[in-house]
Amino acid sequence: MPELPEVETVRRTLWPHLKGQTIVAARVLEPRLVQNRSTQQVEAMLVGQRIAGLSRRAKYLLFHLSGGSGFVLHLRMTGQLIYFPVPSALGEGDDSLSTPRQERRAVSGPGEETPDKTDHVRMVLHLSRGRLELRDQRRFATLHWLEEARSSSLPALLRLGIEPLTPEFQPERLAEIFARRRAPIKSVLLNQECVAGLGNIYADEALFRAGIHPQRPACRLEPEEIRRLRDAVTKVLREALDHGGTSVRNYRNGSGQPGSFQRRLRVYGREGLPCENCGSPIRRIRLAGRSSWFCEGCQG
DNA sequence: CGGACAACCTGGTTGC
DNA sequence: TGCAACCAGGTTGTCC
Repeated sequence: MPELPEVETVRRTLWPHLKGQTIVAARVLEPRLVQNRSTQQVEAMLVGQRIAGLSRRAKYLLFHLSGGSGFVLHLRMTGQLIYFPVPSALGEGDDSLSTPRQERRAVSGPGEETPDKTDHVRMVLHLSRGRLELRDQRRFATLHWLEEARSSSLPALLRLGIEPLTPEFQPERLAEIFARRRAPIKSVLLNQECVAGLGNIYADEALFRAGIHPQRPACRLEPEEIRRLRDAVTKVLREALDHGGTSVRNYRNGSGQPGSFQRRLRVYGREGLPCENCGSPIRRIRLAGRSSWFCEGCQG
């Protein structure tokens, strides 16, 4: 699900709630979630710690704990991090006290109880004034424990490319990166070692706004096109952030609510619909193993 | 080195 | 209605 705007929205909606709270208990329910420790180790190391900070790098969320350690979460396709203001009773699965909008729909009848398996809860952090749940239908989400909560302590984070929405995100830097790549520009935008934080939605949307065909070899872009692309990426990410991200399917922010940028998508998922700019039908092709939508008229 | 592709999972949709 | 095939916001490992 989440690309940069969604992960950043999760961070922004969670932090006011989590700030300074202490982890009273921790339950890791999905063993595959934790990559570099045992679930029991992680549970034990979390207990008693205060949440001292929450930061983001690309699509990664970095939790800083009072002792100087921390952990990195990646939500992959269907991960959600949702805060519930009311703590659950510890020990057993009585999570029905505060019910987020999304699970109200799912539950039928008056006998609503028990967080059944449709909740896909993979980890619960019980906090002093509430609880934080990691839900993940497809079990792709990952957690890395960090002895020191710096982004340099995880190799995957060190390899990440340039971060959009920072001052270093300049056409000159992009030109250097693109010059070495003969691959289609869409593939390069999706490569996290080149530009970090874009995914399938915003890559397509940025290319449309820049008027660049997704299959153009990156190394053949003109300087003027690179400038347009930089501006388009910046603009579409900012705009999506303003609208709380894009909820095509599973995405929810830290309060369990969807974003609204899906209403402003111009090409993603719009095969056959007329381009809002020139009227020609939006086309879909397969590129780098992913669906890619674009307008032949505007992105010739 | 770069790039295509399968794999990791679950569940919703489509088409026969 | 049933069922198989295909699709989904991401990343990683393997093969060429």
